[in-house]
Amino acid sequence: MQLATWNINSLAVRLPQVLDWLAAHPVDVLALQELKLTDDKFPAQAFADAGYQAQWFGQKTYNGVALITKAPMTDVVKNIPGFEDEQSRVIAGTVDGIRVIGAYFPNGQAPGSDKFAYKMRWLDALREWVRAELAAHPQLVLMGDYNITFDDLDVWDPVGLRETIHCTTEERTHLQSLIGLGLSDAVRLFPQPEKNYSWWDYRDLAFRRNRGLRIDHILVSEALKARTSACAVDKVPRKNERPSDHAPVVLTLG
DNA sequence: ATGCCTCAGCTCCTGAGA
Repeated sequence: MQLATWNINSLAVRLPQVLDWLAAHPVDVLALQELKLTDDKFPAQAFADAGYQAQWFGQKTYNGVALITKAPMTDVVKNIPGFEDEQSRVIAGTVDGIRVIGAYFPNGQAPGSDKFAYKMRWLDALREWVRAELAAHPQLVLMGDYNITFDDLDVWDPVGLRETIHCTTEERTHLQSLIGLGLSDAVRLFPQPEKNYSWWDYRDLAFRRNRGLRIDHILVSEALKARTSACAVDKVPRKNERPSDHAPVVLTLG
């Protein structure tokens, strides 16, 4: 069984690439972020034709998340229960006995900004909800665009980007508090290439120079960790003609 | 560099992303 996450930066633009990628990598679950479309524009039929079911939570222009699955999903939840939010950032469902949470974490723009404060509030709410979800569902995966690096290994220029957005101590403390719930960073369970990133700026030939960040993560519960056999970034789609700025991350079980 | 790309939209510029 395989699960993956991918920020596709507009599903309207990237749908052909997503379908191509699914054809080449028929994962059981694909979490998408940054759909950038309203619910009525979601291409459910295109996924159905490819043999996939979907649950989605869209929004005009910004954000928007979906879970694309081979098997049916139950107990679908959109956004963090009890956390008032205008933005569509979370979708969860149970599939093949696994509680899957797909999330598009807030960017935060800059430390000290209103958007950074929102990111911190959102992270607080997410942590408390995931704590409860873990208690109810031992087999759990939390995957998506976290917009946070774990440490300098996730940053192409750790000195130049010290304490900038995605790299601040405050954000990393929140990320570690998710780890503290009993989750593991699946990528780090296995040997990886040097400078292993999941996002590269569109500007300055950043991908060709491998000037990137690892901000897309798959966190697995203890029970799921025991079943995990591989986890890696797939950089190939970033080489497409009109790529997303993010690459997919793929988790393999069994 | 308040820059550089890319995307959406009350579209020929702006806001946002990261």
